[in-house]
Amino acid sequence: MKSDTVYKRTFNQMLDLIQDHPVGAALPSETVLASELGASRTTIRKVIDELCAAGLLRFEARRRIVLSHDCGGLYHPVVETVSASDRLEKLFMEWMLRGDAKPGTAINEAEMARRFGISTTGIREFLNRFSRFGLVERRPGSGWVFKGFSESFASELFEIREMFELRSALAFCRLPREEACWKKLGQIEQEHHALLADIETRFHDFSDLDDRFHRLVIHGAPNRFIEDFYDIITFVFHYHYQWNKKSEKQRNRTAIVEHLRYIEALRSGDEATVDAACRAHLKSARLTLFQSMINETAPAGTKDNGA
Amino acid sequence: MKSDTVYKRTFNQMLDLIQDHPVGAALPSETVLASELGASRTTIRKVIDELCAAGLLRFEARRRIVLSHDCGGLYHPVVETVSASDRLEKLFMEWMLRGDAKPGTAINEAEMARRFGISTTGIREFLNRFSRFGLVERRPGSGWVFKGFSESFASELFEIREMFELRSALAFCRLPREEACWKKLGQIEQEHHALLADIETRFHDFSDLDDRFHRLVIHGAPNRFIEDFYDIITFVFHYHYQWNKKSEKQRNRTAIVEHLRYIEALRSGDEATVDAACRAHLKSARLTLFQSMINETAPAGTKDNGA
DNA sequence: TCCTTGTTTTTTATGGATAAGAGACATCGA
DNA sequence: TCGATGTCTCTTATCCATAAAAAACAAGGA
Repeated sequence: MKSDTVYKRTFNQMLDLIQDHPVGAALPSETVLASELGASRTTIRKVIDELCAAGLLRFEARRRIVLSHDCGGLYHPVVETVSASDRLEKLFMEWMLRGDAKPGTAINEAEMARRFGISTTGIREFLNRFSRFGLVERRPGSGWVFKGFSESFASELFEIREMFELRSALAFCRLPREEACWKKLGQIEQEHHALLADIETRFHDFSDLDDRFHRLVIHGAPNRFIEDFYDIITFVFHYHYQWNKKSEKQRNRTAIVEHLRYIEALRSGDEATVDAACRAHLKSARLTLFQSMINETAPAGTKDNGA
Repeated sequence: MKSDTVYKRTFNQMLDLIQDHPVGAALPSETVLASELGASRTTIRKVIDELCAAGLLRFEARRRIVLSHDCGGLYHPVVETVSASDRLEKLFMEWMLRGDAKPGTAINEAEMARRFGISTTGIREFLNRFSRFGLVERRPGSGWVFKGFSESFASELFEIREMFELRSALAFCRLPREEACWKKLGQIEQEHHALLADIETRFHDFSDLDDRFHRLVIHGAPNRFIEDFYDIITFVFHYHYQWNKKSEKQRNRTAIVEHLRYIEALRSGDEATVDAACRAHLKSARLTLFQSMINETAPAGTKDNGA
């Protein structure tokens, strides 16, 4: 049976929304709510019904009037708002990054299902989707092998990343200046300046900006395989640095500065400059990643020597 | 319920095997049979039981004696020997390459399940696995978009292929001559010569050789992402040229000659030569593919102009 | 004539069931 | 002792069921 995580998440969001409105005010129409909260009208209506029953809203003359802000214990626990597959992803990465699994370990679906408390169907789907990240591999015959978040993984990842990014950066700087992406680049550059000025408090915002910057560069000369590959990068960085917060602020500050040089290089239109700035940034990103792997996450056995 | 395709396939293979043995001779042990036919002993035993019941074999004193070659109508139909997922893959590719689906079409799981007569779970698994080929894409929200085997697909594919192969070829020619791969290269070279000599009759054997050659080159400096990507190439070529047999012999002959030059270049160790030979081969492969796309498969509407 | 809301239909997420197939263990004859 | 066969257990492929969500449709009021 499908779980009702969407409902619960939407319910919580709606509680937030109610508190943003003064008592007596009206909430937007169902359609608007649906698109704002990212759910279907069906779900929105269910939530509204529930909230009316709880006495927080009143439905009158096509308007949903806020009756009270008293949402004390109404919030649904956050765990219940994430879908089974997202939960599994998180559990799995946690398990992996904590180093519970040595590279080379065979895992089978049935066992995983037991370990993570998720149906085998769910496990199987997850492994299938996940295998593109190169961290697990289906073994001919049966079962899966766990490849580990190892140094060889990271270095193979970076080798590709460098090829792709260099290619994209050069292609980008050759684009005619009228192209929309130059304008977007300007905006992103502004965001970098803004973030840098405020780095002390807002350094967490960097990873999103980083992602948008690199994706913009890459998208200048679109290639679905390159863009798909960037999903892997995003994913890996997301989890790795979630487990590994050491010197995050400093790390991000450095990266911002490198990005700004990189952007400047792109503007210059000079390919040698672009090449140099891009390489410099990637080299430093790689180094940072490796250092954080060696110092923190990887207990003995998590490092391998390539295959 | 799991289908018994393994059993049926094994049964058919065993019939072949029986006919290879004179009446009165004994088949190998269960263990040996299992490993030779690529199935588990469980399956082998089931097949043997069945064949004994059919009077083709007799089990006496630990030996399986062939009693007769009379396997007339015993073969299971070939369709019943392929697993649901393989069947789906084939159906889907057929549907796609025949041009029944215009690029950009949204497909949903339920509809596909109906169209192909396979459970939605099966469809979903297929789409998940298949999405890495870049021909379908999960749409945020729900459903899938069919991207089409278009020119832009092929050209994006080749762009990556060229990057990867060039990198691998250069890495390969730098490998010390003692490495095992040089020996393997020699063997593969021989196979090329042999095939070329016999091209009139054996030209179908090229695609397998082609695959092994490129994978050998690539594997010289292993990178899981590159090797994974080569799966896509293999897959695409496999299906495309299955639908498109035009001038296959000529095409393969040309490729063999190019490979031989490429191999020679690798041996020379001179990077410029390698670079040139590799590029030449890829350029010609690309051209061939494009021509065959334009001339045969793609009806109007199958070509797009990139996204 | 549109936006809103009420209602119905379709699709998707997720767990469960089950026979097929794989693998592990036990036994036995040379 | 060791490979072969017999037996038992566990895993996987595959379909089905069902509630949740999404989408499509219908009707009503400014």
